[in-house]
Amino acid sequence: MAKKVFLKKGMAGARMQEIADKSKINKSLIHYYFKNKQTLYEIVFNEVFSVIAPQIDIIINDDSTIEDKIRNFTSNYSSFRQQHPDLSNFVIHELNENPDFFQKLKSHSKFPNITKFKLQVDKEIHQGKLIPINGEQLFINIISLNIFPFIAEPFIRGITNCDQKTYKGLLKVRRTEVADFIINSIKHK
Amino acid sequence: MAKKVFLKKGMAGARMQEIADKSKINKSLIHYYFKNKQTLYEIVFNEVFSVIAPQIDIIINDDSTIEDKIRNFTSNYSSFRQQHPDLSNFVIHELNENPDFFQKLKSHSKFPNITKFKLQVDKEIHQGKLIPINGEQLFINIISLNIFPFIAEPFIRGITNCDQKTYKGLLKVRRTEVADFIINSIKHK
DNA sequence: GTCTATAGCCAGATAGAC
DNA sequence: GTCTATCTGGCTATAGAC
Repeated sequence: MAKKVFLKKGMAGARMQEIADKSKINKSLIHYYFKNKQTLYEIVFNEVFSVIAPQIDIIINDDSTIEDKIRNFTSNYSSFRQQHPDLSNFVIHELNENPDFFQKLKSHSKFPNITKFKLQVDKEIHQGKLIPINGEQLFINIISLNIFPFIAEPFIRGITNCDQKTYKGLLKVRRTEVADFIINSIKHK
Repeated sequence: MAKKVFLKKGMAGARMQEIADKSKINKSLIHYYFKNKQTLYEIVFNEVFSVIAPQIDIIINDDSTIEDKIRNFTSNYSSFRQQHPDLSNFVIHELNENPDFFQKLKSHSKFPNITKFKLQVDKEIHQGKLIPINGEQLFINIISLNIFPFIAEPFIRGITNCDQKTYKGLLKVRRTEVADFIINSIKHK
């Protein structure tokens, strides 16, 4: 249950007492098993990253076309998000607090690598399937359009003056429309 | 200087002592002037929001075409971001911690309202300038593509394996390319 | 291994002299 | 208004009995 607490509150906001309570064990036992809060936190972070990494990998390392990768990622991320609502917020926020943290993850077995994706983009441009676009930029566009509406939900809901239910409706529509939006932009006219 | 500290550390991480030191006044004087941390925080939050709001307003309430609004917002936000690097991260993160906070801001004089933007989108669709698209969705796309690459910089840099300098280069290119990307998607073929 | 009690620290807030 | 000193509470971490 440490995971649950860290996801919700982050490193700074998480309380060892709350982790103990939710886990129904004594607080000092956590220290007995994990030495200290930092160690426990890093274990949780790694575990969380192991769940995120394969999601990014979908867009990178299967054999489908770029167009299908975009459609798959858009719909997959949306379902993934329903099952793990706090996950991306946690990773993005904690990495901002601790930017060098990614160094420790580089050795992670499932660490995503976008080289293959970039090569495929170049290839499909050469084949005339796509208009010229930089692979990294396309990658950034894809994750921006998919992730931001979730991690900035209160912000966007405030500005668009949406109640929770209406916003859920908007997000549902995006499950297909975001992919269309991207593909529309990178296909030849 | 309270603003500086809150922007960098957030409500949870900010220390009254640090605010006092940076402001070169005694810690107890802060309490004398502002009663407590929460009050000071809310003042800062309002002030920060007053700086953000006009940025969003550009995209909504001037007389230019949708296409120009997209180009203006993309280049404006990028410059704005250079001057206030912590601002959006702060607002988005703090609103996530405290989602009902936006209620208090609704009465804010500069609170953005996207009604006019939506009407204009509908009008330009009717005039055949744009393909059919929902105004809210377009708005979400615009801010996602512009804001996310900044607030998730450590995350994206990790995955794309970019050093800081290379990433700055990618962001610079986006100053024009993001607008092209969006417009390309919503124009008739 | 599991618990209770508490050390030790740090932060926000206040009392009270000047 | 401005300061020093201190209270109060909350948190991580550990000592030590069982």
